[in-house]
Amino acid sequence: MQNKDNEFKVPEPPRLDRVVIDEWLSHFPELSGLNDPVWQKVLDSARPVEIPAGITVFRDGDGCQNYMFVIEGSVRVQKMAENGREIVLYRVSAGEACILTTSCLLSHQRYPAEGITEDNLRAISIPVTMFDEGIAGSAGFRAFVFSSYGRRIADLILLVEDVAFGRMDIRLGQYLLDSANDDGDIALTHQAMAAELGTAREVVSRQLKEFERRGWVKLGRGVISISDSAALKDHLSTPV
Amino acid sequence: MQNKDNEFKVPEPPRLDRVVIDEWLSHFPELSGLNDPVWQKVLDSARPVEIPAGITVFRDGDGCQNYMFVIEGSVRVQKMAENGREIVLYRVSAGEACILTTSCLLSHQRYPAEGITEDNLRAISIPVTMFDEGIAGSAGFRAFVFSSYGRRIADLILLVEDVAFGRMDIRLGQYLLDSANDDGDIALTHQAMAAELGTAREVVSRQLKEFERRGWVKLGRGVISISDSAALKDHLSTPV
DNA sequence: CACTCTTCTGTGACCTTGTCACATACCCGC
DNA sequence: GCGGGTATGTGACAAGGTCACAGAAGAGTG
Repeated sequence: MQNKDNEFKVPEPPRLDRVVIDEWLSHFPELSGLNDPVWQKVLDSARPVEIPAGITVFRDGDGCQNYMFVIEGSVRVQKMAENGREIVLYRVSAGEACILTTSCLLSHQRYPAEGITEDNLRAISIPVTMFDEGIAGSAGFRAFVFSSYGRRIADLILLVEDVAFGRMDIRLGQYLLDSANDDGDIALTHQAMAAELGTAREVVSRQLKEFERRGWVKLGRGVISISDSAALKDHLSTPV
Repeated sequence: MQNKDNEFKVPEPPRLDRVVIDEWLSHFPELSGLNDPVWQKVLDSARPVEIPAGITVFRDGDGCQNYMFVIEGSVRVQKMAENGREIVLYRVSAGEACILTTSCLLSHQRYPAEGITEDNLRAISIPVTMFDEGIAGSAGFRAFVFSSYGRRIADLILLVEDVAFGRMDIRLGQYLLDSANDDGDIALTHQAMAAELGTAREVVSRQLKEFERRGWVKLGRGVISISDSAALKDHLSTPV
């Protein structure tokens, strides 16, 4: 549409999206401090996305779509074996970006794992072309992206170490302590914990029973409550 | 030095380094095709490096130095457990870059693993600042770096899957087939193979003995020769 | 409440893998 | 051909994974 009445370009009012995105990003200092022009342009191309819990956002073997930046909620990234066993590789939580998507996109590979939303997810989606522009033009964004990569790779290496050399009782004990709420409860089935750790359900059941015999936890259907977290924690460093 | 006899700037002759680097890079189409000015500037800051075999180029817990691009030879990246067991995470081979270094550098983390040269290594080293400039200014270099990341992450995820769910006989058989030379020989000790696969030496010895009983391999001191690669390969898909 | 259906948990038997201890066997240099 | 270091073989046992199946705990229904 042409404008013959006025030589001056009236700046477009910001679209609703941009307002929402600025509001969402404001909670994350690492990126909200950025104000270089390229980063602003990237944000102008961004779109807010909301996805309910339990949705598979990408599948093993899929091609890739957009760069996603998680504002609230999380995506569980896991690998499934043919025999049904699973292992959780990592989670993309608030303030983080899905680097798997990026790396697939840019290396023309297929996803080597699958991602599932755990809570209702609020995220910001950036088209590939703008991701590329952002990397090229915004030092702050570049730093953020590479630091995301660094942490993920370090996480994956730790996971390899854990799976290859770690004892199951230690890994399970650690997981219980990490994921207990303030009351010391964990509302998960044995099956779900087995999938976290990449082992079989029976192994978790047996191990938990042993923890119960030692008086460290109490077992209920779908819930475990830690009754002696000190003793459990102690076991991690001095396994018997 | 000033030049008052001639208004025209005589282009400086390329330094020896640059000639060497161009020659080395010429073997790698993915990068040698690049001729944008930023990439040329990056190359001007590059330095050739040669490191003999068996040198630890970075240690678990170290801080980081330079971006390295491998021209010839390879770096074995591995993780060691306290009890002495090891596992090879991946190798950085000719035409690849050490992304661990990059990611450590840019995310201010320490190396989560160690790297050891396997053959005499010829590499190109780029200072961090120029790496950053290259990423910003050269689309080709950017594509190369992200595609390196993508492949590494995919490799690591496959490794997690293998270690968590894979059977030892399959993994060992696969390794033998992959690393045999044209005569079907593998010149490695059982200990070295155990370190590749992240298992114990005894497990490798037992498994190899079983392969020998089945007539698939012949065992010697420090060398295994595959005598029936078809049967071995067949076992990978139909384990009994 | 009684009954069914589904999901979750417990357990024994058995196999594979990892650990420990120690016995051989092989190669190299002298 | 004789040590000494390195590589391999093996038995016994512990830990973890697989299989089969038995109960137990909720959820829903009439």
